[in-house]
Amino acid sequence: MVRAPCCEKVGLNKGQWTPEEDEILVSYIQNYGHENWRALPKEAGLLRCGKSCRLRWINYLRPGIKRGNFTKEEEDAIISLHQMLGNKWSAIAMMLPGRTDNEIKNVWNTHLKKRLNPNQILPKPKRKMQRQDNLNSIMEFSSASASESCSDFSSSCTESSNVTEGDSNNASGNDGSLESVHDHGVEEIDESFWTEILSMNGCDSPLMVADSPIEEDMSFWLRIFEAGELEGFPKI
DNA sequence: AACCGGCACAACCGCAGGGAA
DNA sequence: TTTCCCTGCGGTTGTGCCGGT
Repeated sequence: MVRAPCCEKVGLNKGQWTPEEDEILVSYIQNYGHENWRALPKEAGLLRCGKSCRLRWINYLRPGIKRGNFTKEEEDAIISLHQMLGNKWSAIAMMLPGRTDNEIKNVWNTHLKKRLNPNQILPKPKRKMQRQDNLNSIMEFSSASASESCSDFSSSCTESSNVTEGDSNNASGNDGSLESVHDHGVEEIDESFWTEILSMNGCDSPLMVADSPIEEDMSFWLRIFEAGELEGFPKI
């Protein structure tokens, strides 16, 4: 099957995005959403490929993106998740709110990989691996965790995976309104997610939902990993 | 000061999955 | 069922920065 090119390559800008381009993209998405990435740059007046716009938005301009250095907890979580999932950066990113798959991939390739012995690095997964497998891995992982002490928490994480997946669908699907992305951006989704978890668990200690649930998230995963509580997964 | 190599990060490329026609 | 289109993902590349010489 011959695939159509993703866009008209001729005359399109490549390379670094300028602040002006960023502003145009953000402004357009705020007003009209991103129902159709392919059509977006033309309608917004950007000389960019739709894929480029999508990548720029997801990895850099989207609300809720955490910039800056990774914390030790985040790095440890990436290592642990990578041991389970391999190079499933999107799946790993699901577990690290505010971090993008590209960012995680970069961090891994630049320095986290070096922390491990070469024989610990998983072989590259087959590209044929279906995307659903990512979710299944997380689902299974969450289910396994659910049998342990933090069952409600983990099952909520399963929901989180679904929510995230659903969110990505929303990005190209539903009403095209930016509201779900912008007004209820990543941080806010996670916020409600964590709030829900707390209410479900009946936790008495406020988990700093507004500040950073991520550290607690990391701590949870680390506890699971370090305790070797996951059957079939190597203990750290 | 100039050069060089390594590093970090942003962005691109090509493929695969999923849905619509 | 097949074909086509769009989106998302993972691998790779390009580029700027920084430290060492």
